Amino acid sequence: MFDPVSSKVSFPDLERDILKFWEAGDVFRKSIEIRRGAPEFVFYDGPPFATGLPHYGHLLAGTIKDIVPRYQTMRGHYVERRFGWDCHGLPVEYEMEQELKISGKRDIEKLGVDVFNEKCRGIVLRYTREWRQIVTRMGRWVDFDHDYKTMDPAYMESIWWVFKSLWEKDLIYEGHKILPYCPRCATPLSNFETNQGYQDVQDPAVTVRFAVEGAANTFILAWTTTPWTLPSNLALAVGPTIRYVKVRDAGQVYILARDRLPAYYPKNESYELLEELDGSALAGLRYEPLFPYFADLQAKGAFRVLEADFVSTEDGTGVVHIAPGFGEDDHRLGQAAGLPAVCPVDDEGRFAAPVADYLGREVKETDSDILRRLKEEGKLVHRSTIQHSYPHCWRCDSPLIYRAVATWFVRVEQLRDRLLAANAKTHWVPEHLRDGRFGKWLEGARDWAISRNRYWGAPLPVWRNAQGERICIGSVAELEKLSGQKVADLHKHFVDNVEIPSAKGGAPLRRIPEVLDCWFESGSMPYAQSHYPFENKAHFEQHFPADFIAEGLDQTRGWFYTLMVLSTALFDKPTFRHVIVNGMILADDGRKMSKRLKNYPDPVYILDTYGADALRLYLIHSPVVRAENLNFSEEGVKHALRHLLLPWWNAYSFFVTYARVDGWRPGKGSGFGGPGSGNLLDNWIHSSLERLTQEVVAAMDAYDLQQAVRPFVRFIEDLTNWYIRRSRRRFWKSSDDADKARAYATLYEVLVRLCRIAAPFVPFISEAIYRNLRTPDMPESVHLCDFPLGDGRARNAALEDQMDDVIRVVGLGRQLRADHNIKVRQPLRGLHVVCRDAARRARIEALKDLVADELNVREIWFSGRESDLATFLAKPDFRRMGPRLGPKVKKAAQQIQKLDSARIEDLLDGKPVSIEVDGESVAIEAADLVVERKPREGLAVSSEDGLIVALEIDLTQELVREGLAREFVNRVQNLRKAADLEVTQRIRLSYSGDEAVREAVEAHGDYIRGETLCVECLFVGSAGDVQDLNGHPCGVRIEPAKEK
RNA sequence: GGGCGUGUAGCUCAGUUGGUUAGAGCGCGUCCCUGAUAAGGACGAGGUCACUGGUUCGACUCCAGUCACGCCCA
Repeated sequence: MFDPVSSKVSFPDLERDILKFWEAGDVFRKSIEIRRGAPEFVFYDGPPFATGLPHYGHLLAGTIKDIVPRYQTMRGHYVERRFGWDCHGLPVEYEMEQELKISGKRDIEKLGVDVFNEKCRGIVLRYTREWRQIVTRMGRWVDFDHDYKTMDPAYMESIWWVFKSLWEKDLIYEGHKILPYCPRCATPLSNFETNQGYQDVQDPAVTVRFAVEGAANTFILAWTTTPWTLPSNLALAVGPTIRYVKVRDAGQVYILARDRLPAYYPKNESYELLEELDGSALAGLRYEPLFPYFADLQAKGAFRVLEADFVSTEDGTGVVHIAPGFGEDDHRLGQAAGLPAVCPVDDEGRFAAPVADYLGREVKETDSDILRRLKEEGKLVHRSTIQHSYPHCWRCDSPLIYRAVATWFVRVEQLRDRLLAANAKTHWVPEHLRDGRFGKWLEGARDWAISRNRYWGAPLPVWRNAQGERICIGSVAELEKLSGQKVADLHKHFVDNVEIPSAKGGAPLRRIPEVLDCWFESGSMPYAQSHYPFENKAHFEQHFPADFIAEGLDQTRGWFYTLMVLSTALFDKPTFRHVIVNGMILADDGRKMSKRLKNYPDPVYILDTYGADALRLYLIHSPVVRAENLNFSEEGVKHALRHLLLPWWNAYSFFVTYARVDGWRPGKGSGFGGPGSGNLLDNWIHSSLERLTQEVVAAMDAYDLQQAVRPFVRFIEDLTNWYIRRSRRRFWKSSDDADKARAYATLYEVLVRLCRIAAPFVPFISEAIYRNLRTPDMPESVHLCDFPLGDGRARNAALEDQMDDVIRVVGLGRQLRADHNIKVRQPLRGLHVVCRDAARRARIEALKDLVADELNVREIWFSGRESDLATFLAKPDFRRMGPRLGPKVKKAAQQIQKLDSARIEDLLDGKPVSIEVDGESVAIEAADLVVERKPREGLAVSSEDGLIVALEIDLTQELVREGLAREFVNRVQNLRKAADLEVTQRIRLSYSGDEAVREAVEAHGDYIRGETLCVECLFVGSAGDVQDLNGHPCGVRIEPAKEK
């Protein structure tokens, strides 16, 4: 016997019970174990930082990462799911700095890198318990006990292996990168930090002149806001398509962009225009160095005019001063021109050799001295100040400088074609990302800067000495062997103390100070989580690449990219075959979710109020699983609950209620009957379930979660608002035991199978229902079942069409009742159903009783004579006639619309009709037209899609009396419900009313007693509150009867 | 400035290979139904399918451009 089920259920409570069951029964582990030896489905989990608590984005990604593995498990695969943690990197260091109330490299080094790093180690995992709790509460099955952490020694050793593999393939080099740099903190800043510190400041804006070689008194004008970079000038840049002018002014010739003339000559008359030319014509001009420090670089091609596409004429002179050591564009241009990135500035932001005149002075402070000198030398043309937004250090407020910083790179540019080839083998949801955003990013990929001048991260395994000896280390054993020291931990504060004796008798080799970008670490996850290649070699080879990963759109330049770069560099393979990319979750108002603004509900509140299943369903049903944004709305969660989960639950509760009443239990003979056997409704819901199965499988196999969830809406609708609604009496007071058994068996099978289909999406409710419905020979959890693959033979499209027609007829009938203001409780004499297609008509007729019952009519008459009830209007079927008639289709349409009803009926009867178009005769047949039925005026007639329905709305005395009886039953049932009586409880009733009421009740006494389980029905003077029964007063009182 | 995406009812979103009356849910109004339902049904109001141009007999759909928003890059 099934456990009783309340229709009033608290899903959050239910979910907590299921969590306990999973935990106690170790069900997650079992779900994996039972698939051991089966083909594997490989999933990689991207590691989150655990420095904060999970937000909706994590919950969403977690849900996707749960649904697909659950589905694949049920499809018979062995699916390992290991959680991972991203432990290293700046976010952790910041948090630690704040906690220690220190700031910057010097403070850290003063404190001691060992102390600092160990403190970082201590806080990295501080929220993991909360993460585990909330991830588990969401219903996600993932292995936290065998998680991977990027700070584990084994993980870090694999990173070294990755690094050394790239090193050996000559994919690593040391170069320079222009970074925002804080002179006071003596550290480069990340983009993220830089963006925090923009301030409006005043800076000098100066125009200087560069003397062109070989042309007396001719100067190129260039403009800059950082005079201190002028000593390091190595080139000038012009835009190749920008127009430049040569003007004569007081005996000197100046070159600048035409569009900038008004800025320098506002009065327009004090110069003489000599020549106008494209920037490309200036390229190659040589000029004299402004300062002597790097004059010798002239031999290497310095001090020339170069073309560059980044030059604009928005400010300055349209000529850009190029100092390759101090600007990103400058650096790239310099590199292309073979110029060195000279950077005569030390770590503290002070001038260094060879800038002898300003040696040891902070660069920004020298601006005025430099300008004074330029003025004295006649090289300064114009001087003003500019107010602009300039980055400052978020810690110490000093203005940042951009300067070259020694950085290690991966040669991604060289890998580009191979990256694109690997990417071509992947499948993205949504598809456009593969060749769009991600593909374009790969096409434009630059070399990847992988080193950071920081502390808490995997150290770059490079040792070297001043004599130029360099060794890249790829394993702990290698380091121990070369150094002769034991190495217990690979963090900076351990390995920096390890020296490697020089093989050539030079100084001992020491490690370079940098640590790796944490993206390099997470990108190494496929190898490092298994400690490949030091362990698990075979295991790794079977688990690479992944079948599936899922992360947010922000990972396009993050994890997706670094995974792909490393797997391509190492193995020339993509890292994953399928990837689902989710969009951002925003607040209700379309703005970012903000803790400060509190513009979104706490996830815990949502889980406690509506449950995880409702949240999962809401998220997955939305376009956010296709990388589009979602404005999170509590209403949406509620909606998922009310329209999907509750109706489903109530269908189940209905079933259990009556199964308990009847003592029904699933036996050997349960399950669906064969196709075509038994009740049409049963066969129909079976077919609908097949359709659901097929659609879900197709969508899931395409990794389209939104499409996978959508068919449930339709199915739940079919099940509750048609199948159960129309089958109710079969459970309740069927006199046909075989039919009743059939109904139970069908609904049971539907509910059990629905659990299996829904299990990956809503794991809790499907488990709860399954647990109550299962028989002892079935697995203890729905998640240990196989996913139903469907049986194409059970699908019956003809039957689905048939039921569609029936539902349509009922809809038309209801519409007519509404139009004529006749409630459904009022029985009517009959309904005419007219359909020209005899076969279709017959199929509706097969369900005549159902229609009659639903519409409360005594009789239904079927006919094919449409013209009795309607006239015809026709339009061309453009899909057919368009291609045939081409430009003439419009005129034909006019002719066709003029066809009278009789001609159209001839066509429908198969008689050929032709029309004249431009003097040409065009033969048309019925299939060329779209025919509409227009109900004749004055009749209760309605029509849709070839079906015409007419209602007999005249009431006889007898019908009125029966209507009253039904109203009476309705009042009694309301009282039963209000009294919360068991459905099987018998009652005694007494009533009062006028003569019409009494006649009706007496005439239909048997019916009333049968419907209301009433054993005694007494007419009394007064009984309860007087209610209105179609205009007649009536009072009713009930009490439970003792006898059963 | 560049790349990618999005723009359909008050709100959230569907919309098949181009076919002439663009749909659903929520919300609103009217009516109905209810012994599974926290519900459900019918009808109604509400649309220049962002805009402009093009291709076509025919464009929400294809093409070009513009605008707005989002994300990423600069």
